[in-house]
Amino acid sequence: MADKQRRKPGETREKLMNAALALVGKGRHFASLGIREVTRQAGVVPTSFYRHFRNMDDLGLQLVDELGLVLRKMMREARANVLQADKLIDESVGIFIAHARNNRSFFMFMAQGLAGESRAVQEGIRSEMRYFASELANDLRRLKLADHLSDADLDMTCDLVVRSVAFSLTDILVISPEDEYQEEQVRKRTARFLQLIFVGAANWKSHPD
Amino acid sequence: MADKQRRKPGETREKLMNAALALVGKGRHFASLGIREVTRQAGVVPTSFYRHFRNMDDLGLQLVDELGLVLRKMMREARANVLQADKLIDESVGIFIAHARNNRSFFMFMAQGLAGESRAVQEGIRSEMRYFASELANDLRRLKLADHLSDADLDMTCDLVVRSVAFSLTDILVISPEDEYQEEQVRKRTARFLQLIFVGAANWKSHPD
DNA sequence: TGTACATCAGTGAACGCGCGTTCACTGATGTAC
DNA sequence: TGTACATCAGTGAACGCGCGTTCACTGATGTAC
Repeated sequence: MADKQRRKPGETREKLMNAALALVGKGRHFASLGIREVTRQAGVVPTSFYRHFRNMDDLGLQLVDELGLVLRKMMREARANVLQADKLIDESVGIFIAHARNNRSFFMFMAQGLAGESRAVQEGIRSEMRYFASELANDLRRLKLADHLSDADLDMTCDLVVRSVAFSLTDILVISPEDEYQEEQVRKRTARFLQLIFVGAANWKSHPD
Repeated sequence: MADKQRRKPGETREKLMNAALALVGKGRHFASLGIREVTRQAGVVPTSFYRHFRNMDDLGLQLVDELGLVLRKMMREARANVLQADKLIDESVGIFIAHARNNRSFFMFMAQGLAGESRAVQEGIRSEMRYFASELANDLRRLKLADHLSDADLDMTCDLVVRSVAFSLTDILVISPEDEYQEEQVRKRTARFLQLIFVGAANWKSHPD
């Protein structure tokens, strides 16, 4: 009955990270969260915080690591589901939107972190995006979808794709999670952005000068 | 000598807004700023704050309005300087980067606000971006550069352009203001993004189905 | 297998400090007649 | 033009509260022999 002692290793740590995410999900900005606020939300005594994190920035950094796992899971799912090249864009965008809905707080944290207070978190998220873009480039190469592009141009294209999708986050996250019509609008618009980019890539002449 | 009374109308208000911007420029996130902190930075007594703003959100909203002025000034300059269509992209990106450097704090505030805590600030910035995109569309129409595109497709293209440029903010703002080499890299990359988008637009078939 | 001890992850009390906000004030500026 | 008064934008003192952080503690778990 008395929950004084530890249950399993890492349980409180997880509770604290989830508490921070929950507050972000409620519309708070990560940079404005306090230690006492997070521990309160986690149902844990303030001093517990220091058993797991040095400060809020530290917690943020560890959230970035977990964000990486979410993104990789998403990428795996996309690879498993996108079988035909002609459905590639619509399917991928659909999977992205679905993940953004199911991990709303995580993606909010990501959107916030890109222009956040902690340089380290900022760098961490940018690095996740770079990784994502390079994996996308590998996939396109493997599927022989971009043979006429130089490596640098393919990388640039994928970078732009990832950025455009990431920017769509700010669209998704302002609409209410239940508003399926608006969500569909964002899905369509994002897909058209990517189509436009790929039309550009298809007609791009590498090393034109 | 005793600076007890008002100098000119709005002077303290301006000081407070500049103080908030200065703190943002130093790397702080707007959402984490406090009233006492801002007034301290402004060299003003805390109670003065309430003479001009109801709270920090209110100050944020008024900053968005000023941001709008900065953006419009930038647009005017771009229109005056971009005389040949073939230089349009490079010139415009150059002007944007120059403004981002000269108004670093403002653009940082903008980048932060897109995923910020205040819904109203968020909406304000999104609305500035929409306005910018629609003005860009008008310009392209006027210059007869996109006659084969439907209005909706041109709007979409301009939307993507504005988003891509806005995302570049996160690139500029992480590099140090003196690092001209890195800045040049961002400039080049942003220009290539736009070229890719315009190649896409040039080969886009409106209403393909 | 049992025992002794170190480590770990939780606890509550306490600290000093900075926060947002209120209040009553003051003197300069603007306005009516 | 002068006078009386309202308004405006500044001031300093004061409030109660929540903050981050420290400390000494406790009992469960892991480890050595």
